Amino acid sequence: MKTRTSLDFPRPFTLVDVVIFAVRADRLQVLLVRRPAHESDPFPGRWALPGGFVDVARDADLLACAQRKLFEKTAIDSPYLEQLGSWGSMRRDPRGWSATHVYFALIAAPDAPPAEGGNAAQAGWFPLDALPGRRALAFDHDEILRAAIERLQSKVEYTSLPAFLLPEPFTLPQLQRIYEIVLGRAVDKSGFRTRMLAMDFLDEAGYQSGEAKRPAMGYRLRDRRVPVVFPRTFNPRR
Amino acid sequence: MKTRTSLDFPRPFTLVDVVIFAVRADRLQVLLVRRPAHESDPFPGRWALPGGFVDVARDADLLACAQRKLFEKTAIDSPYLEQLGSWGSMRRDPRGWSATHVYFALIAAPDAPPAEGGNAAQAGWFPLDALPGRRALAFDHDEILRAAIERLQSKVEYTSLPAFLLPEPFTLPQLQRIYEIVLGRAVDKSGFRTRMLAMDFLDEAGYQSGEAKRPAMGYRLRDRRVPVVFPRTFNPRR
DNA sequence: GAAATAGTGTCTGTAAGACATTATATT
DNA sequence: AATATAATGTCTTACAGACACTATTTC
Repeated sequence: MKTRTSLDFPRPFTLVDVVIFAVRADRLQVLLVRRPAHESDPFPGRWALPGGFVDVARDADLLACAQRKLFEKTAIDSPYLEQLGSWGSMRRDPRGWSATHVYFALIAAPDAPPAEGGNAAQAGWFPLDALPGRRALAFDHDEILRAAIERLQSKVEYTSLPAFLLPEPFTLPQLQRIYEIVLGRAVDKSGFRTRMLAMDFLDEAGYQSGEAKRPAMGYRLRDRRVPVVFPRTFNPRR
Repeated sequence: MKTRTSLDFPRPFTLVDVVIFAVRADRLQVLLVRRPAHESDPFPGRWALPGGFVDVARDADLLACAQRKLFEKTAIDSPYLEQLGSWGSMRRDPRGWSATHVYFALIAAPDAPPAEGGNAAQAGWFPLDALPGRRALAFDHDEILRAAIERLQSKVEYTSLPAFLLPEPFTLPQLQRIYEIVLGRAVDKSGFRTRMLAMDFLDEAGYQSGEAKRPAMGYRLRDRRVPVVFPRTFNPRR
């Protein structure tokens, strides 16, 4: 390959998609949007991850683009957002070579359904155990969603990620419940508490009444930008 | 944002860059290439990560593109390759909005310097503790390289990644040495051996003579595609 | 005071870290 | 036989998991 002196060669499409997780009704759920129904669009009427083309005029960088798309769908402006990866090939989009940069968002569960106001597209929350069937999502979004779930579940084993799925302040019993939901198994209370408090990433925020009989201590994250990494995974039992 | 019916809008450049690590002369090193010297090119003469534009005609997908660029520089065709992340913004390249998909390669140390035959660009191995100074690399490659080093060092704490830095078959003392080089600290032999063998990802490949006084058992990776994840990090001491 | 949930204490098994010891090759 | 390195064994300590127990609230 010699140096390309000219920039006049075909460019792939550049997109950003966002996998948005929340725990609602005691289940881990993901936000999907419906593709427009026009037959001229690819995958008309199919469910897809929220996202779309990078707008070179509006988006300063990929993260800003992801934040914009997330805000358009959820009206949430400061979620936990991390890069999941990118998917690009000549075949994933019938319109041509395209590459999407995928982000991964954890938000505190909104009680209301997603705001369908601003954006015309229909949106909905789907529990992970009740997703639209196999190969049901548009593009390669099935594969991307699988990767996102895998990443989330594996990181939950050894990080404080689930804390981002709760509104602050939250109690340790609440946080433990989130861990159990995402991990899909019970977690020992004593060990859980010791572990969380030993990592020293929570600030006390006063007792929280009302939730249960006895009030529990509320906590806030000391640093909402980054999760804490534990030195061991949960239940190394194999 | 309404649905874009036309595809006639500006597209960012799409690139793939590869961070290639090897252990040479008992040090972790990274492969860099020199940018062309023409003043018309961005960052002329500066060191950069190997990579470049996706070729929509030749590259079926991002991984294939990364493999092609890696092969062009090292003539190695089956390294360990994983996605590191992507960097995209309107400002990282003076030629316009661009996004690069960055891969992360671990290869067994070539004794010879990188093949400069096929490709005209000058290439060189740089020990991580003797990199060209701060903000010396082209584009945002300083930042990308930092992220790659961070990822490597953190994964080494709890995965079998360093095994990809050795040619097969390798012995446990050799593997331990690689861990120590990448981690930058000593590792206890007994614990190391127990841990590696307990994870059951190595196949015996006969005793290896010549390396030292007493021959050591040689091993091959049972699965060269994926590293093994340990249930704990090394030295949880804090 | 009964019930429910928050929070703590105790015991045990496992495994890592430190370091001593044994084993097997080369010279 | 001396030496160097491979491989294993022993001891201690830390900590997760299991589970019992105590504490504090509401009704």
